[in-house]
Amino acid sequence: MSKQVYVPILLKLFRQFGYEGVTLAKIAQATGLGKASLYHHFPGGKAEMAAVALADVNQWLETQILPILVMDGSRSPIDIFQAMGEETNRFFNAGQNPCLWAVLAMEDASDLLFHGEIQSALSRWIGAIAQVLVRAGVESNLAQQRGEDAIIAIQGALIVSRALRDCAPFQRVIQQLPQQLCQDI
Amino acid sequence: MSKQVYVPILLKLFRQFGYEGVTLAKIAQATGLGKASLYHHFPGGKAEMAAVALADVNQWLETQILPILVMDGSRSPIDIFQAMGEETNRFFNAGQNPCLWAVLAMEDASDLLFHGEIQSALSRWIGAIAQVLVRAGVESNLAQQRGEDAIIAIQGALIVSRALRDCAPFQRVIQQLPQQLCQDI
DNA sequence: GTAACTGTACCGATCGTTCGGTATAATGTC
DNA sequence: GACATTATACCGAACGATCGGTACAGTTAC
Repeated sequence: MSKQVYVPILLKLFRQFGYEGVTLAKIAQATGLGKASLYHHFPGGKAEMAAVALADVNQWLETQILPILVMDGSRSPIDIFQAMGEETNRFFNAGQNPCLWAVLAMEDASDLLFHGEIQSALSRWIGAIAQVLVRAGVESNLAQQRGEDAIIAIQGALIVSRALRDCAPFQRVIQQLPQQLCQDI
Repeated sequence: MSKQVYVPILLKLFRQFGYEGVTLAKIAQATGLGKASLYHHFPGGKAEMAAVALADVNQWLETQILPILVMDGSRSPIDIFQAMGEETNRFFNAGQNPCLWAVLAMEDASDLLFHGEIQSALSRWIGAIAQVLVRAGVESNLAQQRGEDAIIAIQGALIVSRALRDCAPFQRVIQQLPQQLCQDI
């Protein structure tokens, strides 16, 4: 079977348990593959498996989120951010899925391996949001701040929703995001 | 030596590496104790060591944060929230320290052990913020929302600052928190 | 036939934990 | 004061289990 099939399974495992929390035994059970098969598909071992999961998230950003934002044209900023919110809500399963970036960034061990990718992914997202606002006439520094605030709100809402066992905070943050970003323009 | 001495060390380790990421070897090295000696002070093993670290954070909330908020008197809400921000900034070392609540809530394993404590701690903080706003005349539901937003902003800023390797977002969030909470009152 | 794939058995290392025991200081007994 | 007893603090060594990873002989698919 193509190794692509296993990427969503790996993603689910790593964002649920973190890098250190995922064991090859768990991966073997979740994929139905033996350890030998896992090493056939992913010669780099656990690190490579986490890397493809992370790459999958980064590809989601590149293909599903950034096009919404950089797509110039007739859409109003508020529409753009609403579309971004809907896709984000879908991706995080209404706030029930942890964010792999956050999970990996929290762990000091995996952090060393992946922090560059995580850093650049977040920067790109923030920058793309800021770009929309700049196009709408917002001053550059303020636009960058609001981009940061948006990602901060998303990440914080994921944590609070998880800790409180209640997705309502995430839902509300996503819903209020467009107005928040577009205030005074 | 009194077992109290080891609590800050345990807190530092668990918030840095998470529950699964902390090993008894690391604890032994950080405390200078042998592994066997750790079981003298903490018969419950690793789970008890994490529990005392978590209890220390909860005690910080009870003794350093909640008194600022529930202390009725002459202080204006904006002063109260600024004092809360300063203490929060100090506790998280200007955004360089991860939040133990977030770290433990992220991990599925430790989550089962500690989620009740984490949930109630966050609820108490949110509720105390809301209470300040209600006393200042804010409608109850809106006050609760803003309390949630404050904790969301703090948690999100900690993650983004960590992922970007730059404490500026956390600094800015803490600084803007009082105005944000007190808008329109 | 050959190349892709997998099951089994294994490796050294490390995991959390426990055992048996040693200092040291406080406490009780006469 | 002298001696036995107890409590506290600590440690080296080892436990069974599991960790990530490997070697290799099949087995499958074309």
